[in-house]
Amino acid sequence: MSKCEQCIIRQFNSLKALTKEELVRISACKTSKVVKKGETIFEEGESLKGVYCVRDGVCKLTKLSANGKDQIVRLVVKGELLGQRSLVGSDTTNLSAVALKDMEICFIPRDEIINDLQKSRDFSMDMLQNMALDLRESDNIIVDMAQKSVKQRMAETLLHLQEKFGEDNNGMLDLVLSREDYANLVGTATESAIRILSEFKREGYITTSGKQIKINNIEALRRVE
Amino acid sequence: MSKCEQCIIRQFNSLKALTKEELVRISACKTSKVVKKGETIFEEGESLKGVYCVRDGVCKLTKLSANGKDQIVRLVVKGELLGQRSLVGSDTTNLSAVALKDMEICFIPRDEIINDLQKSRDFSMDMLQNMALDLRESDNIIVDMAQKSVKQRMAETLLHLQEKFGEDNNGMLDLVLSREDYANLVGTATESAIRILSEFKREGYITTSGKQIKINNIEALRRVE
DNA sequence: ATAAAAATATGATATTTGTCAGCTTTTAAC
DNA sequence: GTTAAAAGCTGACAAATATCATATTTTTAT
Repeated sequence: MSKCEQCIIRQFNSLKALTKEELVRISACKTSKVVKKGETIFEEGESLKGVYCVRDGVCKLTKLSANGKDQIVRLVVKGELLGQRSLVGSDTTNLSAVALKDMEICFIPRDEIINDLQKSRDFSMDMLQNMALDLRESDNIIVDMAQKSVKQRMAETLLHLQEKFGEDNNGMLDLVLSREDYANLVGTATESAIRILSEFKREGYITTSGKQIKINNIEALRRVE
Repeated sequence: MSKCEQCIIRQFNSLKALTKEELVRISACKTSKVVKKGETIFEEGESLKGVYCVRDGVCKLTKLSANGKDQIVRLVVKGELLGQRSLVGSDTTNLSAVALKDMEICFIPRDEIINDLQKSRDFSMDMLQNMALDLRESDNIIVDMAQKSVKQRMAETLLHLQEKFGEDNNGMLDLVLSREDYANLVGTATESAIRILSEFKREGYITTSGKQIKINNIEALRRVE
């Protein structure tokens, strides 16, 4: 099993703030796991016993709403920590995590890392900064959800994904989502999501090939109202 | 000017984690201010130079959306800290703060408290916990905005305000908001907010007297779809 | 006290979005 | 490769919500 203190991934999250000694100790108690696309990492209501470090892949954090639809609240990508809040409070998690690509994740038990959080100033400051950013991001999403049209949200979602995941060799968005996932990200009915993507296609803003999407006209998407 | 170390308000926020010595020092550099209802404390895009401790009153945190409407993202009440994130990052604030009642607030300069944040484990842990709770709350709001009807959101808003602010002697909700503020909380047009409140009134769920609202039927509001 | 301004209220209508039904394409299983 | 299941797509319609117009009430300024 690979060693945390040699793992390059930690540079991308709060674990970078830990010393070599702390990492060695964590490395000894962590467990690695492969999660296949579509598999669930944890479920809303579970009490998390630690935090995951995402070595590879992407997952969605979703919450089931009263009408039976999942809303995707955030995407967690390679390099990021998953379930950070379990280190802070003792509440059960309010979100489910489901892999969108095959993933490789390391699980660090709460008990092993909680002391580092409390003792390492750098570590806790970094977590604080991440949470502040997440919070800012969430505020923005709330405003968008409340004030923008579904079409606008879809356009922004595409641009956002393009920025976060980039393109593959063929210029396709380097994250493949089902239409249902798009709907759950945007907060609309699946049919509406499909309709809007079809419209963007008709207008030439995007091209699709199966589930894959290529963005052709960023400016036009930015102008969508 | 009153002294932080004797101020009962600090019990309600992260400042409770500071020692008497730290509080004495902060007390020496803080400034108190009275803010009248409707006045702005800070504006979206400003760079905050510190954090406010709310001694009395309530304010709304809003963000202007592209269509020119303000969305209310959160309410900050007596006892809470305002602008916490300014302590963490160096970004400008993404929200505006406007008083909903006359307020009494204390301003603590960033430079004076930032060391405490980095040195006091209890203080930073408490901030971390608060942010984690805010984040959970924000996630819930995102889901509600995306998946629930305007009527449902209005019903929940009323229940939420009732819980957070309670009632006055006459059983009226102890926070007076304009119809526009209700609309901006719920994320809808002012006319729609008014219409729905009228409907709730017609159904007997609430009674109104000018801007004041009294909740008569909690169960019915919970059942709204 | 009065006039002007702002907030509240409501109807009519347009627009957006959701729902349901049915059809086609893609994917997965055997 | 064939078949069943799932996902994608589209049209028709219904429901929710926004917008515009206008009336009424309340608040504010003088």
